[in-house]
Amino acid sequence: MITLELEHFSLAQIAASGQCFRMTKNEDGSYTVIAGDRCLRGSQEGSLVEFDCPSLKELGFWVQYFDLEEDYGRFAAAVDERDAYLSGAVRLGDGIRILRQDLWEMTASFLISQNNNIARIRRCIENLCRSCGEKKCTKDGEVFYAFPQPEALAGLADDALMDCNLGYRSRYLVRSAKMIVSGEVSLPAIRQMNYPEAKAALLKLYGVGEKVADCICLFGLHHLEAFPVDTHIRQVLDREYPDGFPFGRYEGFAGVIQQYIFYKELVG
DNA sequence: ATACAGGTCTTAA
DNA sequence: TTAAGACCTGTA
Repeated sequence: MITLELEHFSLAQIAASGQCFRMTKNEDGSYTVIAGDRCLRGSQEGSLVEFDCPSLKELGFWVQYFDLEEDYGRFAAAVDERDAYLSGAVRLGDGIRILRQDLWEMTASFLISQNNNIARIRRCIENLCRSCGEKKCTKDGEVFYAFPQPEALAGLADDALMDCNLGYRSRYLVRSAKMIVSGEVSLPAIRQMNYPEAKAALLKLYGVGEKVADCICLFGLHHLEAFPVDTHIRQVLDREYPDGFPFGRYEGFAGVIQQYIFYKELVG
């Protein structure tokens, strides 16, 4: 067990912010997060955060995962005080972070997310992991399922994942997995690209459009300038910023601002 | 019953 | 290049 004192960090807000679909609240108020083939339990009282972490090396992974080296105060401080809507959003979601999640996991997860609601997205992903992921065990003996690698999906029939209730997204996921395994779309290469290059490369995947590509860039590649526009964000832009959103003011980290807005629309 | 979820693809003008 | 329609599923 390791205790850290952290500013601008909230497990509850991160869990509710809709970027990580495998983070759940436990009955005792703690949170369990599964990333790739790792599982962590964490709890929080104010700024004191406890991670149930077996080793320093393991802690290192979660430090980068939660982006703890970054000062999110600088993002909040950049917000225009006269912008009442955004100021409110930042106050409300002060503990949000852009997690550094796995590129393939984000690709698959946001393929599933399209035209879908968050509760069902979670179930779909859990079904997928149970069906195709490796069965794992924490040191405490808790069973969980790792996120399946693309190789585990590439050989399936287009409609095989309808059993996981993915619906028509089944073929998006299977075909994209094939393209990745074959090297037609190279994830290692995409990791080396800048934002516009990476987005263009991701758009070649079947089922990946503008919005999903931006989510993958933001959450799977940590390109903070990516600004995914979904139905909620679209409504906010039309309602609160009829004369245009001040992207120039938030150049380089508009995606962080997007998360504050998304969170406000979700919980507020 | 109908609309809506962190949209994208296909097809037709 | 843009615009309608179709699309799995579950909840309100």
